[in-house]
Formats: sequence, structure tokens, C-alpha cells
Amino acid sequence: MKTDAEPVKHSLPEGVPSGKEYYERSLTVALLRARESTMRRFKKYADAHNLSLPQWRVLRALADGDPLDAGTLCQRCVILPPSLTRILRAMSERGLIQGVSCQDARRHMVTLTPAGQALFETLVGQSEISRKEIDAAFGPERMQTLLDMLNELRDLTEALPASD
Amino acid sequence: MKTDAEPVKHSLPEGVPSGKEYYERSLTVALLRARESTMRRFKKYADAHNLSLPQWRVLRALADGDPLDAGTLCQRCVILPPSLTRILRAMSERGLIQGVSCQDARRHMVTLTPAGQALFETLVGQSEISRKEIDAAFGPERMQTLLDMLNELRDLTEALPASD
DNA sequence: TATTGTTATACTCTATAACTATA
DNA sequence: TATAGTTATAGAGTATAACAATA
Repeated sequence: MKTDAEPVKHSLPEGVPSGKEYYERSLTVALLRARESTMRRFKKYADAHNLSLPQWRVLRALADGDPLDAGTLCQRCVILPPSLTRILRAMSERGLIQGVSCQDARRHMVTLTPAGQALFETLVGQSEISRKEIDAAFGPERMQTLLDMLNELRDLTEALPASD
Repeated sequence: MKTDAEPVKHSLPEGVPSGKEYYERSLTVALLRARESTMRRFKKYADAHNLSLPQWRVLRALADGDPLDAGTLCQRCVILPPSLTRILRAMSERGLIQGVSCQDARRHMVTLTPAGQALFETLVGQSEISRKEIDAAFGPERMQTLLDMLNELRDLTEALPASD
């Protein structure tokens, strides 16, 4: 059962631009939509290797060989602890990562195995064309500026006093 | 049972910056992390009104009173059709949106009810302090530039030829 | 026959709290 | 007592295919 009604024009709060303009002025929405449109071009590479996007982030975060603990991975990869536990187990069972002994036995440190490193390099290689395509279309210098702004916005927002 | 190993330094592919530098050069990761850190500051307002983030996006997309069809909402709000069906049903049951009759009976057009419009205005008002806080910290002019770049990146990436 | 949206289904992630082990 | 992570559990989103209704 559908309730129908004629469209009614509402008014936005003072100073808020209307329609598409208002919606596109939302920072969080703009970030989400930009990520969706760019990520769409890369997802197929991860799919082809049966890697979820969170798993790919973990692979990349570990790519230079420095072991990281679970807490750091949670933060850098934007994954909640319970999800990371599952993801690390799955990646470990696939032989992509391995545990690393650590002074503090509470910490779960992991690093890539050679197989994990090889998969990372394969994925980076395969996705390079798509990356360059976007880079060229947007302009390499502006892309650089955009990346710097995004990272600065993140650092700066995390440094703001807690708002609760 | 945990398999431990000593850390092994791997080498990144040619021309790829190492460690945190490499990871922070990933556009999609930077977009995700920037969204996470900014969204965290707004989520509590949506939570307080029992609105999920996708529901809030739908509310905002409809905020100027122009009725939209399901397909447009899916695209603008980055929600897949099966999820949107559920979301629209829930919002309709809460009295936040209502159906609008349409020439093409295949299209599911919706608009905000007065209650939905009122909730939108309440949320915008409550979150304004957090928005201004981030805006001031980052710099209003740079924020404007960032928003323009994000929207342009999205339009431009969507206009690129299909890559499959 | 193509398009729009819903339903069905399985999987993954989100989110919170409770629990374990270590410091 | 505080910290790091895991487990438990419920809920929501993701994703694909199959279906229904309309154009």
C-alpha cells in the first residue's frame, strides 16, 4: 500500500544552499562519493584474487615489511577490532601473513609472508593502469594536492578535542 | 596456535614509496580515512535520532523538497537497490518520507513529509557546531577547494570509459 | 524487449559488551 | 587496575541473481 502525495516545496534552514548544491556541500558525502567512484575502478583487481577491500588495505599497510600490531592496523585500515580478528585469521590461513614475536605478549604483531608480499606486488602492478588513468585525468599535481589535503584533514580532525 | 617469525624487510615495487608514505599515497585509503575521522564527529547526532548514516544521506538528498526516484537516491546516496528498498520502507514507517505519484509507474518517487523535513532541520542545526569546528580548523577557503576537488574527481572518474 | 525496482539469499562488516590474558 | 585482543551476538550493509511490473 503506497501513500501518495503531491510534492511540497520545503525551505532549508537559513544560509543552506538548496537541492543538489546543498547535498554536494556535505564533506562526508563528498568523501564517500569520491571514494565510491574511484574505488569502483580498483575493486575488480581485488575481486580477481578473492581479497575483500579491508583485506587489501591490511595487505597494503604491511607492504613495506614493517610488522604492525592489531591496534595500529585497526586505525590505519579503518577496521574494528572484531572484524580485524577475522580478517587476520583468514589471511593467515591463506598464508599471506604470519605472526611475529613481540616483547609485550598482549600485542598481536603480524607481517607479510613472501606469498603476501608477492600478492601485493601483483595487485599494485595490475591496478597501476587504472591509477594512472585517474591521475592523468585529474592532473598529477592536483592529485598530489588532494592527497595532502585529505591526510591533513584527517590528522587535524583527529587532533581536535573530543566532542562528546 | 600462532606461527611466529622474525620480521623480514621486503622491497616495494620500483618507484613505490615505502611504509606509511606509501600507504598514505593511496587515494582510496586517504578518502576512507578522511571520511572516518570527520564522520566520527557527526555520527552521534544521527545516533541520537536512531538514524543510520545511509538513512541520513537519504534525508539530506531529499531535503530541498524535490521528489527523487529510487535510482537517483541509490546513486547520490551510494546505496545499492536492495538496501534502499529496506531503508525507504523503514523511513516510510517512521513517517519521514512518503510516496509521490509519477507518470512512469515503474518509478518509486519519494519526498520528505513535514516530520522528515523537521528532523532534517533539527539534525542540521545540531551538527552545525561540529561542522564549523572542522571548517575553522582546516580553513574555510581550503575546505571549499577540497569539496570542489572531491566533486570534480567524482564526476571525472564517472565519465572515464568503462574499465571492464 | 528493456527498464525499474523488489525479493531472496549468502556473506561481510558494524557495533557493543563481555571475557581472557598480559602488563 | 589498565591495556590488547578475542569472542559473542545482533543488526545493518554488500552483492548477485532471479523475479515482477511497467514501458
